[in-house]
Amino acid sequence: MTKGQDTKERILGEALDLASTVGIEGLSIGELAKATEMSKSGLFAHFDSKEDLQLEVLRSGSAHFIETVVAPALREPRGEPRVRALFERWLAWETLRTGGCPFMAATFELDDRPGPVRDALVATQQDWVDTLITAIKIAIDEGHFKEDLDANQLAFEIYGAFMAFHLYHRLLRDPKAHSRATDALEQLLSSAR
Amino acid sequence: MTKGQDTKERILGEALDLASTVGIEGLSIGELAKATEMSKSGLFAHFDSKEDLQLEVLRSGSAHFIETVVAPALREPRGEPRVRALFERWLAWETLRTGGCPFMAATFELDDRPGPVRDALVATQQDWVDTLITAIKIAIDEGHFKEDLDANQLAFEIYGAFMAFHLYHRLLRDPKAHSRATDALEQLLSSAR
DNA sequence: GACAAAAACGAACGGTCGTACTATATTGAC
DNA sequence: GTCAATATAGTACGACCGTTCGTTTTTGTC
Repeated sequence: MTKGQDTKERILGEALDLASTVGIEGLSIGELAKATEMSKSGLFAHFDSKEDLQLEVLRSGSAHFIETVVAPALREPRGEPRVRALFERWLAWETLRTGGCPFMAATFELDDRPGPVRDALVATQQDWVDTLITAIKIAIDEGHFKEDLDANQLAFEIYGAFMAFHLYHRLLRDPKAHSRATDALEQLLSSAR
Repeated sequence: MTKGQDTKERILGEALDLASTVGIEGLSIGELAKATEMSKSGLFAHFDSKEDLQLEVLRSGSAHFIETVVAPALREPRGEPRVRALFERWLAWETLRTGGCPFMAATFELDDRPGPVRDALVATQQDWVDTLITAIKIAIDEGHFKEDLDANQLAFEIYGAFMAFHLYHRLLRDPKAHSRATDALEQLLSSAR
């Protein structure tokens, strides 16, 4: 790990945190330079363009997500426990960063702005949905969920529970947000059985 | 209705549309002036500041929401039909504007930025949640939903279904988004009965 | 049609944006 | 310790930001 790679990673870490509050579009080179205590030009030398920076932020954020949410959950037993673990770690991930899940922020920023950054985000989100679907299908195979369950539909509903959690927690500052989210999951799981 | 009020309303209409794609923070006076084919200064004369503009956008958006979603649904019969109508019109509202529901975009932009604009948004969203809760409680009174139903929890889950719809529709461009959302609602309603 | 009020415009301000270029520090291999 | 490579800083650029101000056009009333 050279010095350059090291600072670049430090930059991306800070960028991810910043992007979680001001968004990936609102993220500016100047502000990021202040946050990392670097000169604007010194920081910019690590990237080809702002778009490149955004793509790298998504990439590194995605790697971090897999590391802290997906990988540990995949170590849980196959079936319902794993689905539950995915959801719980997802919620924890949400409260990890200053401004919540950076992908949520990016989703609503980029949904109507075509380009490579949006494409990268779509790929990331689709991967995550696929991860959920796979875990659900395994739970069906294991006999934890009923045979005729629509895995895609359940993934949709689980995603909904998470997003409602984001709204209640981040915007409305509802202290019951977390329990509402877990209750919602339990409800979904019990009708999946 | 004087000329000034008239153009101001035109501006706000255009602003709401623009904000639905670039966000309420990303909304710039210059771009809005281009969209309305006015001069920057001529347009700005209608507002005290950008923050004032943002507040007015929220206010006018909220009025429009009540007009096209809430009011017609309240004309539906009390109970489950009204809950259903609220959700359906909410979905329709989402697909009405170029960039989807402007409040969703604003929610994820402002959730971590304190200030009057955030406060106004919170009030709007809370009002809407309360509207949902009230409709659900009426459905309980009417005997459509079970006596011990947690109305707040159901509102949370309905909100989740809507937000997942936004994600699948706007970002993932999933053609099944709408049917998944209505399926999710049906599931929720049937376990509420 | 005159005239005051209201509305829209044009130009300019200080700042910040993303980006280019050149120069100075800092690093790591010999 | 030397020296090239790497990494950071400095400065400047045109563009756009939100905002101000003075001027011009349009409006409605008498």
